[in-house]
Amino acid sequence: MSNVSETPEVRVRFCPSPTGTPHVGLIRTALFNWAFARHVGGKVVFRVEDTDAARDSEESYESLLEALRWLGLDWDEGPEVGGPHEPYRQSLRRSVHEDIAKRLFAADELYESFSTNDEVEARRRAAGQDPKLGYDNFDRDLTDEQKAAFRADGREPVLRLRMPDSDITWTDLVRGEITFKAGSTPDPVMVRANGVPLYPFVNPVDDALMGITHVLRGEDLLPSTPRQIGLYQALQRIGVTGFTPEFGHLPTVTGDGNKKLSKRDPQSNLFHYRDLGFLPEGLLNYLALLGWSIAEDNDIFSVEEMYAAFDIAKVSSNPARFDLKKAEAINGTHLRALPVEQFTSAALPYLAADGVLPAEPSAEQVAQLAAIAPLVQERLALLSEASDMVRFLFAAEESFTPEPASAAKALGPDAEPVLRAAIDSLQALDEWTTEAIQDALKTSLVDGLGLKPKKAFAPVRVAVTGRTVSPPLYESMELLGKDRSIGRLLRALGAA
RNA sequence: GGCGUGUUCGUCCAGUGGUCAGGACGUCGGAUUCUCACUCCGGAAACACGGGUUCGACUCCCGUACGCGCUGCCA
Repeated sequence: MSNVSETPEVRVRFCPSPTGTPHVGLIRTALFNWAFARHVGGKVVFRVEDTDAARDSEESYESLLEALRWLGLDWDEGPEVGGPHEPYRQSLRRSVHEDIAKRLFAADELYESFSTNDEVEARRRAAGQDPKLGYDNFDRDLTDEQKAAFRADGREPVLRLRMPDSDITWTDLVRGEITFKAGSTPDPVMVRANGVPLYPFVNPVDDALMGITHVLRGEDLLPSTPRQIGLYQALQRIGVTGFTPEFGHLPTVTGDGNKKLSKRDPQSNLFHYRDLGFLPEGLLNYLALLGWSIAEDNDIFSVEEMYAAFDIAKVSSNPARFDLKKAEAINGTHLRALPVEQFTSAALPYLAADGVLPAEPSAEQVAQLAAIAPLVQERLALLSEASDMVRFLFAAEESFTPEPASAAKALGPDAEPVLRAAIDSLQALDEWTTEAIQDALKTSLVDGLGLKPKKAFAPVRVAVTGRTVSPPLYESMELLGKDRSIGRLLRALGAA
């Protein structure tokens, strides 16, 4: 304990492998790592574990970067920003790994193992044991003669880690003390016979080399921690690192069942939520709630507030189910809290994607959008819902048709006198304002025809906006303009 | 099978020996209202089970049940 005075800076890492699209569980892990580091002013290392040639892809790598950028989760070292431990793409670190493996082998921390799976299984059975117990450490003390005999047979050895013969215990940052009994983890393969180092080797080695102090990862990795610690101890003995990091195992994010949200499940795709119209801050807020809470009586917070308050020790150890409804509600409150200009520009790409507006709207369209934005902002939970709300405003008159379901509800034969009266009173207006429209409609329909407001306005609403659900009617009509509004009423009348 | 881990309203999170067990989403009812939404008010809704320890357990211990994860020369 001579070095106690030096308090190493906190360094966490986010080390996904680029297979498929970014998973919300993965992002939750990234978020917690990020918040943990930011809370204490530590560093975030982003390392890409692209050593599975069969499954990794460049597109997937790009989408990982895109996902983190979209969410605003930044990193201090890694792709595109560099850092003192380059390279940060694991596939480029092969020679480093081979060198460490060589040193570990020279120190007898790694040993040559020739056993085939069949042989291991046969020995387990012969001993009356369950073959599922795995490797039996048979090759630990092979003599040179035995090894030579295997080689003479044409067999090439894998390299296995000599696991410690003692219990392995650590204090998990989220779960407390965890112990695995000595002998419960068979000596794991670290390097293939063909010389390719494997994930269980390369991941801890890179963590050690990069000075990672805290490993926060999914609960599914918990059973692999003993071999990780075993490797770390060996690495310390040969002087590659001076310490073993702290571990914290985050609860699983589950889907509708209580099983881990599958990579295949569309619900697990981060971009699915962006497409639905989640705001980065809304999604992040919800993700933060999966295993953590900022306070007993508050669920709504910004990323800044999150990392300011984040405490890994307060993370729950229960699996958390992804609840879309709650996520939407959280997003809705972030959406409503946005300054209207920001809401408008956030909604624009969705409107363009739905063909409601061109990608480059005209000045007039921009003005119209700005005018209606405050009316729709408070009735959305997701940006993708904006299209149906405002489509009527931007639709060309020739192509405008009320939605069939809404028309069936409100534009039946009963609607005829209502529409007629509405048209008459509106045509008489010389001033086209919300107030004037409201007065005209109220006097002609409610007072004049003696209808209940609900009955009176439904046909007008559907005729003008095309839907039974719309932004406020009078304001909508004012924005639409007198000619277009009355034109739509006339056409509805013709169809009624 | 073995090892590990988990178990508070339908869901997520609080609660760390004495609370009418709290909040949020959802749900139900109501108010407001031109629809929807927002907002507001109110209701229903949980400590897996069994033993201990204790004057007293949701809280501590043990066991059972059930869930989940891992058990690869994938990552």
